[in-house]
Amino acid sequence: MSASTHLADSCGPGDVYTAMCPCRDMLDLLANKWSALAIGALEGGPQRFGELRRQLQGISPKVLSASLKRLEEHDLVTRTVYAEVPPRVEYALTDLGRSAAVPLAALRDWVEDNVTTH
Amino acid sequence: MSASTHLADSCGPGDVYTAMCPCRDMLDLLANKWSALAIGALEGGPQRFGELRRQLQGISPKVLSASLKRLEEHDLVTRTVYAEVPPRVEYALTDLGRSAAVPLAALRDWVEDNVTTH
DNA sequence: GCACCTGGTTCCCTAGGGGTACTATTGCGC
DNA sequence: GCGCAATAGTACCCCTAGGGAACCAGGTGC
Repeated sequence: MSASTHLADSCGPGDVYTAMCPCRDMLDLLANKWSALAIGALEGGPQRFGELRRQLQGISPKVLSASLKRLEEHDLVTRTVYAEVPPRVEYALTDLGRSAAVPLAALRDWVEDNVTTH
Repeated sequence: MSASTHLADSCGPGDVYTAMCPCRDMLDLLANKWSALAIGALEGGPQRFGELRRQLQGISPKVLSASLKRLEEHDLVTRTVYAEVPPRVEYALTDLGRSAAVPLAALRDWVEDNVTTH
């Protein structure tokens, strides 16, 4: 069924196992350490760049910037710049992002529950 | 594991947001395109190397081999070699792997549900 | 003038991803 | 006996993504 699928109309019902299905890109984006953590950090409300950087311990500003840019391009987060004196930029989840946050939270929870060394 | 046991104390009950928590490694492993697909492919039962390679469209043998090795090291899959004439190697989920497959399936399903509409 | 805050960007280096070609083994058709 | 096909990788290469440190703009308080 999948092998005979026409590729023109984006693999029909969406199949992450099909190489050129656009949902493969989305999986690649979400199935990523920093994306999963960033989206989780934004679940509690909008956050500034520096706040995210402190929360996502160990991330470098370059990688955080790139991750947020990619999330923004896929309409999972919004970026709002406030023209204030110390520059202020807030990142927030979109509706799509809030929806994606659910399975990602389940994944983070599973990890935390199954690695506790006690 | 034993060497990192004392680290668990520094992040208490397991916190993926803490950089040196061992669960960060597990998140890095699971929050990965190929891991998520491979574990999903194994949910239906043991699979041979070639079967996985065909299911995970677009993966190269090298990357599949490395991914499976990493999953095996983390006790998520087992690797069984049968001394047969055309070599046969079967990969299967462990109990831990089957447990991890649940949130990963939720993630894949979310992706397939939210990218179809174009 | 000077340090300081913020939200990045730039440079450099390395590790891993990714593709292709190649291997060992042995049964099978010829 | 000879070559070929099938399997499960590995060896070799390139190239990008990830990671660290330094740096920048530009306004503000001291």
